[in-house]
Amino acid sequence: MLHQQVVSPILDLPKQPGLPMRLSRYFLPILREDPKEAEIVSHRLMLRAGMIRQESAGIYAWLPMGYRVLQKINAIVREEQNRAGAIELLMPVIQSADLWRESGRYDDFGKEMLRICDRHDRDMLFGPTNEEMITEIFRGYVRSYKDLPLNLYHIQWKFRDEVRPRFGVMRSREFLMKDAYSFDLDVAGARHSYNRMFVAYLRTFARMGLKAIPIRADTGPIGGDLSHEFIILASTGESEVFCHGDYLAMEPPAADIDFDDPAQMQGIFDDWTSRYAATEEMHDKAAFEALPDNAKVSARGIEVGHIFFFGTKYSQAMKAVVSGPDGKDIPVQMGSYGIGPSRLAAALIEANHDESGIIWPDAVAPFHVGIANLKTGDAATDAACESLYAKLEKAGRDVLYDDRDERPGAKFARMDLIGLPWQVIVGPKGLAEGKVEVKNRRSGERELLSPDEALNKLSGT
RNA sequence: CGGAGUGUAGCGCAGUCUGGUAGCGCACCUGCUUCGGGAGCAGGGGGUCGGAGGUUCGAAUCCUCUCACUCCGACCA
Repeated sequence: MLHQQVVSPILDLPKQPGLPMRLSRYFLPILREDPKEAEIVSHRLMLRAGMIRQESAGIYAWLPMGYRVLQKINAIVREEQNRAGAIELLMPVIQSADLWRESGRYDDFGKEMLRICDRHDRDMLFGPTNEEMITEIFRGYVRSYKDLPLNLYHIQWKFRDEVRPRFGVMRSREFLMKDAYSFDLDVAGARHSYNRMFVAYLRTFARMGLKAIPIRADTGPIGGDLSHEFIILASTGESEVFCHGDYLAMEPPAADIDFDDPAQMQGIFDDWTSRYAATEEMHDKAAFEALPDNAKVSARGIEVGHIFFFGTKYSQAMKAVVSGPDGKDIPVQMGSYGIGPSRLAAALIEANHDESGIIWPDAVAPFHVGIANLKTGDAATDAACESLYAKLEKAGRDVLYDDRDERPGAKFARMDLIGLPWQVIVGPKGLAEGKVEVKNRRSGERELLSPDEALNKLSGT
């Protein structure tokens, strides 16, 4: 029996040694017809491509294909958080009501908070966010200004009892969130922490192939003074966005920037916030109209990240203080920074699809390459596929091998639907001439190459 | 939370008005023929019709209650 390593979305996706990912032995329950309840394209495609299954209103199981995407997203989020100096931990899903009474949010949150009672009649809740808990952890250990700055994050399931969940995992009740929390001695330090996360977010979304536009936002129930939403443009987005066209051409900050350099971070922040960008609620028609005509972009957008600086809102209420250089207690300056990986999975599809299905950007694709064996059982095609599979895996590519005994048409349609970036089509006709066909899912371009050439092209150098 | 709907096989649906013992397409299983863009023929398996009560000789169908889900609006990572 093959023991697959159990991996939670909170952990890295390790390279799993084991049997090849043969479709005949995999679990990829695709749907041929559109499920009637799915209104938007990402929801439809996630159901059809066997990524998710609805278990209750706004609650989904992540099937293997969807789970892989989620893990790829998490890996990028995690890398960029770490790069920016944030430190990963893991807080529980279930929280005590007392913690929320301290901050005063137990009542504020209202019906959106799922409340439960344990056997001892203690009030508990399913965490919608973790400001209270992280503040409680912080104050339990940190006493001195010398231990600042500090930025802690986790990737954990959250629950918000939405009045009307919809659009699949785009607006679900249970959702995965990366939430980071920064602690600083003073406002200037906190501002730097905010900028670091701002820059990390620019890089995170860019790495997934998304154009994310930072938009100054309302602070809402989290509270505070400064806040930005990161919105990606997609025709099926929920909200209307107005912005300067420059944003579509801007390059994300490079990997080798110095996150510890306040001036550099502030410079990037200034650059990315100097142009007009607003959602419907904050839209300033006059300012937008003043832009040159060719710079006016109005489009639909999906919020995939939201960052807040809220000062001492929680540290004061919950007495998270450190001793300053003068020995006096100072409430710490805090910020929080959220990204929704589960929503991102859907947003990525909204931004990357066509009539045939999903078109995964390489960085988040569940598999990089799909090998379609057009004639299983034929010694030559079987051998060519096995060989390609082994070599691509060795080259570090994630490969899905379609070894099912089906007609070519069905295989093509399924490959297009699940949207792997590259398809290698191996059939007797091509092999007779020593060729396989390499197809790029996005461009539709096909090339006849020898297996070695195909291997070279797809090895990712 | 207001409004509108829908629950019949894994998925998509018909049957409900007008009660008579459940059907179609896809999927699945078997066989043969096929095989480079979702094959054809033949055969086969699978449903206590969301649940509970009631009316009736008889209920998927009529009545009452209930549960779940979806859509539109207000609200939101």
